[in-house]
Amino acid sequence: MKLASDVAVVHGEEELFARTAHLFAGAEEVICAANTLNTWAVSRQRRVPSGEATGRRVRKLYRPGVLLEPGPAAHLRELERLGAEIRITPDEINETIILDRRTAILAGDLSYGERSFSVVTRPEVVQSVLSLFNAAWRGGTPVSAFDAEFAEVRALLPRILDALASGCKDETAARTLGLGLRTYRRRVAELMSALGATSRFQAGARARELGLI
Amino acid sequence: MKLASDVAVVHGEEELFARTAHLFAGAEEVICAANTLNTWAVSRQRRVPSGEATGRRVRKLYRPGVLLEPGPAAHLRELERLGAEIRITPDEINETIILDRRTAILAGDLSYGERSFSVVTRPEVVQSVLSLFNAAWRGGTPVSAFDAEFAEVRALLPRILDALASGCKDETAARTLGLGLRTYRRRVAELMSALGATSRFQAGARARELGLI
DNA sequence: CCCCGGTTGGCAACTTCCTGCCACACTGGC
DNA sequence: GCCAGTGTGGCAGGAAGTTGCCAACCGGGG
Repeated sequence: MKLASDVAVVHGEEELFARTAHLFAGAEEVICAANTLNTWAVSRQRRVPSGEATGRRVRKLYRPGVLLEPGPAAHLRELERLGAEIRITPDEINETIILDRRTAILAGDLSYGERSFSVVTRPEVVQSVLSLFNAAWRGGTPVSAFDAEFAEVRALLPRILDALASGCKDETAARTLGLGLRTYRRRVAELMSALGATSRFQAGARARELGLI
Repeated sequence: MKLASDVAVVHGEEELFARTAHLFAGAEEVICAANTLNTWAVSRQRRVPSGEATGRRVRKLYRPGVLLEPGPAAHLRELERLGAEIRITPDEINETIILDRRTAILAGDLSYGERSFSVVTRPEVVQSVLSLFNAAWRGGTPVSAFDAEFAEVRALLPRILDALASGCKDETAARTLGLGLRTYRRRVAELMSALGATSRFQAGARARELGLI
């Protein structure tokens, strides 16, 4: 990776971390968008324990899915306690980091088993990415509000998931759970929204992916 | 576990193996029904390498799902080469082993993280289980035939799975894959049948479970 | 008591999905 | 060429799922 270039590509999180650690360490504004907490394992492991509360502004935007697992949800609350702003968006987002409005790190496809990252310093591009992020950010919900809203949903979730995973039809599932058909389907819709899924197949895959089944 | 009893319950595969290894070793007829190859890891690991070809009759009945992964599919072919009869059934089957028509081992629920097994020696019960197995067996398809049938389906599978997992609707997916809507749905139906799923949510979960996505 | 916000569940219109049926095209054997 | 078998895709009817709407129900304040 040449730092002199406007756009550089690195392969794998290791290399990304090796090349950009100093940027993370010195950054006064950190912006991060991701679908899961796993994606930016690099940044997560090393930065959080150290001084998060040094006055710098940290904004993170996630998909609702992260709140469905206890671990990540707790992690997010911890981050928030340390001063980070965390929001949730139902829209699909490409994984992105923006540092000090000067450097953008964009996750690319998986190639040869490793994810590639584009490190962009060209101002116009960074500005463009930043504006897109801000748009998504405005559309997001603060995690605290979102979390509260989902607290009770999570209580019913396991049973809904069981019903869905058993492959029975809504009619049966609703009766089994002692719910009206309409209400059951409302729950399923909420669940799918939480999983960011647009079809039941996708929802099933996501649920399994998150270990909810 | 008391061997004097007609029905005994053991917890976990370890205990099951410890208590029934001698039965497996001496059995002249082994019948096995399972949904996945993982369930009877016990019997799989120890018995296969040794003398499978000692003239005893081995019949195994699986769900179509096992053929979707290269590893298990190869394992089944190896078993067949050693003289075992293997069939595939689309029906849901409770995991069952029958040894010499005298002992039935029935898998139960998961409790405390371990699966429980009922070891039954009561003749009437074993006979009943055996008859049920035979019915299912007759309805099954020899794995060789089934395997051939699925060879080409497997070629299209990844793309179908991608389409499904992306959450787009059938119309879009079919066009993307260059298929007619009807054909695409046929493929999805075949896939769901292969996964033993009755709803798309379930199919998604299974697919993810098998690592196909 | 009434009013209010919130939840529920039935109804209905709509979309998506599922499947049987059939025509069509292709292929290999006669 | 003919024929049987196979795969494809359109069509139609039905099943399942999705969503908005609304009446009914509940548990606080006023």
